[in-house]
Amino acid sequence: MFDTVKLDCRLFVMTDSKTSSGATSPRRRDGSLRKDLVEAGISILRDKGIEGLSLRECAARAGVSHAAPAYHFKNLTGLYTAISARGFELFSESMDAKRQEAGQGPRDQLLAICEGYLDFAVGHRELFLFMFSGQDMDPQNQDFDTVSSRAYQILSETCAPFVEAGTDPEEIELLVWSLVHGYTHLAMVNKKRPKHIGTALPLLPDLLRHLDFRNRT
Amino acid sequence: MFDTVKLDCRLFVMTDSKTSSGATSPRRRDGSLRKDLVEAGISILRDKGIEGLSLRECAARAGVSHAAPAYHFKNLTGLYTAISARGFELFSESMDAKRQEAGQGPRDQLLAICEGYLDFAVGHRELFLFMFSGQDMDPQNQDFDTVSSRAYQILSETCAPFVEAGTDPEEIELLVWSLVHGYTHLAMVNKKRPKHIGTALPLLPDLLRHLDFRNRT
DNA sequence: CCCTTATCTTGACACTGTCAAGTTAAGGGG
DNA sequence: CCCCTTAACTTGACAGTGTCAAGATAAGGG
Repeated sequence: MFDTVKLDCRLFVMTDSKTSSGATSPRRRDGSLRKDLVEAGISILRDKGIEGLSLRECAARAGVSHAAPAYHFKNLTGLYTAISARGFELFSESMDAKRQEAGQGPRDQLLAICEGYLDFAVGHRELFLFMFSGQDMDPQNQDFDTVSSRAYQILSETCAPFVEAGTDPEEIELLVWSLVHGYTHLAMVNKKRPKHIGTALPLLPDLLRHLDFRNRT
Repeated sequence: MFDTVKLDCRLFVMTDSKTSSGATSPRRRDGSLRKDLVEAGISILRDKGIEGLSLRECAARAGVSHAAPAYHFKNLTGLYTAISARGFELFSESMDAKRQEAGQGPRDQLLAICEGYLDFAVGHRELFLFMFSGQDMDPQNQDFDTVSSRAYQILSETCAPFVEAGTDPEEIELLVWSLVHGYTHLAMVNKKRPKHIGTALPLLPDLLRHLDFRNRT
């Protein structure tokens, strides 16, 4: 019943839109609509999940016509890539924030980025699942490569102290990444098992304690 | 251009359908259409990915009218749940097969189910991603609970020898599951990095060697 | 022979992505 | 001042989608 009112949405957005520039109805020649559309997409993910995410719904929330997003993103894949890229920015920020709060010991730093990893997923469940859904991304979008590399760089830096000299750092990186990603992803997928999650993430540090970084052949 | 021929698909299916019962055009009173629709869905996942999976496409491949699937699955969630359930059957079979080929030592058995885990994902990439996409499943479908519990049971049995007496087995289970799931999922998501995959899965055993199952407080 | 019931089919509606064509306004050149 | 180009959209159309209501069709029982 509420859905039939959706078309009026555009009127509301003009007045209560989060963009501070007042009336956003005229055409903008900064790229601000693009950013608004991405932000709209992220809020749709939060509200209605991946199923509800569409070019037209983003357009409606941003207060523009249904085909406006296609101008900025070309097609659905373009929108997905932009949303994912924004997600990786927030993802890196979450890990960075935890890392800077933590102590300087390598173990503290490692635990910190893992907590940042999990925190981001808990705070943006649908976005996290979307980022790691295996969706095809727009290979043209270089921004996406930049921000996802940034996330990997944080992991790589933090793992470096645990890499024995002369060995491939990727093994330790993949070890840590697999463990924290698997734990986080399973927690996000299994909504039914919130036992481990929300209650101050009790098990993740316990799991990390089982990792032996030595290179025993 | 080929898409416009799609409607004729029904005629072909009647003759070359994989069901052995010859002409499948009359109504069936065994539940065989349901199974055919699930199988069609799995083949769609393989051919066109999650994007291409739809009730109507399943119907077309099974040679029935567009609304036939709704009778068996109620709605899209019902179809998704049935497909996922079938996926978990194949998943368990893959782990079981590897487990029985392997040696009887706990370490061999553990490595075997991990290989089965990865093998299934590699062989059914889109289905694997779909099963762990966090999609809402039909809570009415008890079959889904049964088959997904079976998969967890295999993991649990294989981890049991590594659980120290008096400790919660779930910690070891989650440790192993997180590592193998994270490794596998990341490999499936990052199509760009097939370096670790396809070439006889070199790194997974290496990662498992870094696990220390002792309960060191 | 008729009635019930399971198993679909047909038709409709609102929603979706995508494309083609039109519109609007800002900024530059004359 | 006018006009032209161009960026940033809007409008309209089409095929595909999920879902629902209503109809059809046969097997099996009475």
